[in-house]
Amino acid sequence: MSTPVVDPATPAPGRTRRNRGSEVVRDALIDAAIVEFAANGFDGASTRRIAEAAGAHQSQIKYHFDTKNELWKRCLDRMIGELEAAIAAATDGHRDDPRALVEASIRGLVELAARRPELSRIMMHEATSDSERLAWLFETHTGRLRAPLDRRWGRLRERGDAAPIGSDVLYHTLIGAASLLYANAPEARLMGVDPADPAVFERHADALVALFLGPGSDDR
Amino acid sequence: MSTPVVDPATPAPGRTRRNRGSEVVRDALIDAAIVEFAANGFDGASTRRIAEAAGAHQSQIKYHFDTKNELWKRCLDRMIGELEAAIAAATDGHRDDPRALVEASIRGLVELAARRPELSRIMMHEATSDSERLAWLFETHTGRLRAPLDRRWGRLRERGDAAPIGSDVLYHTLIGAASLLYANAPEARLMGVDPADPAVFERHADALVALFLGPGSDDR
DNA sequence: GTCTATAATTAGATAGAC
DNA sequence: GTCTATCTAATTATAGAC
Repeated sequence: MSTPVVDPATPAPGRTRRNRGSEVVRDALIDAAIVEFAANGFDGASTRRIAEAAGAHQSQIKYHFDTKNELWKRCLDRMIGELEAAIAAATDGHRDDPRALVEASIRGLVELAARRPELSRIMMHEATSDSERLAWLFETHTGRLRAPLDRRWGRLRERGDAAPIGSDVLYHTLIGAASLLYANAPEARLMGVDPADPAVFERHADALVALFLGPGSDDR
Repeated sequence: MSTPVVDPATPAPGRTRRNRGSEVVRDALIDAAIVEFAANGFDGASTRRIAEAAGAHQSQIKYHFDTKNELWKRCLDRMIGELEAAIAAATDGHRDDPRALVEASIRGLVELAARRPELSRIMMHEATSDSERLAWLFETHTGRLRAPLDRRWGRLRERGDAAPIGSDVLYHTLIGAASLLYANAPEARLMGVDPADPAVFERHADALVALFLGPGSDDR
């Protein structure tokens, strides 16, 4: 065997960290960026702080994502994936019952809003003004996400089994009612409510189901 | 009379604008700042752009408000005043009927959210992370605003005349359902909904009243 | 793949002429 | 009260050593 010229496990002189592998660094940068973008918005976010929180150097963002914009997109890809997984998990096994399907979708939505408040925060930051990022978000993710909710809600209203809300305003009314409590958790805490408390989450989810779907068939 | 040394109506050489008076400049700066803060958040907002939009110079912000922070506070003072006026106008004459009072409050809230989407946008920007500005907002305005809604909602629930929502989560659930459509109007437009359409506003307000208060006594 | 050094912008704040 | 010019600090992006 030839003598290894470089041992990748040994930091070179002047280096403080050894290589961690591309996937690990990418993941750490996305994790840190999600928190930073959610707290400060796209403009307020600093790539230096993101890199620092991820234990990396600012220049590594250029290497792994090219620009701040692309890093932001990868953050959204990950979180939207989590949202779709949460809804899919909640609706699993309810394919035949439209009301149960919508109820499960609502509970999945609230569950993710509580677990990943960063998604709502970033969406609220971005959707307040027209931008290239908002257009990308709609074309890549939000447009697609809205469709199944629309269909299910339409079927439910035909049966007279849903609140009198047109499906055009349903999206923002439901998302707003479901996610503002968690997106604005720092404000809620000032008001004496702890959105991280599981009991608060339970009562909130129950309230939303009652609000949008009325008392369940079981209770009638 | 002595000869006037300076004629204030004549721009000095090299000046492009004459004096407009303190109040006019302050108002113009606040108007421009509200739009800029709402679109870009506090950090993303540029005092240079604000001044330019107001037809003033960046340095005049220092003169009239001292800092960017103080300018931001004056923006919120103005908008919260508008919100209180809208609710007061809507609830006027309903002091004796608790249900009508809450219904009017909801309609006043939606009316201002539609007319002044900047308020919701700025609140959503700020309430996503702890900051000195959020603390100021709570101490100066939002804490005070929440109290009467809490009281009225409690009375209504005792009578069994309201949706099953605890008053702790009511605030964010109602505000979210009422304002996200307007705060995120650019996104709604991409989805084919125009929140500026009066018909949309009417149906949305009716839906919220039905959602939170159930069918009115008239309809029973 | 990692890191240092730095270029190019832009920000808010400020001093002082008028 | 207005405006120009400038200061200091922070930003993203980039070039090149290792």
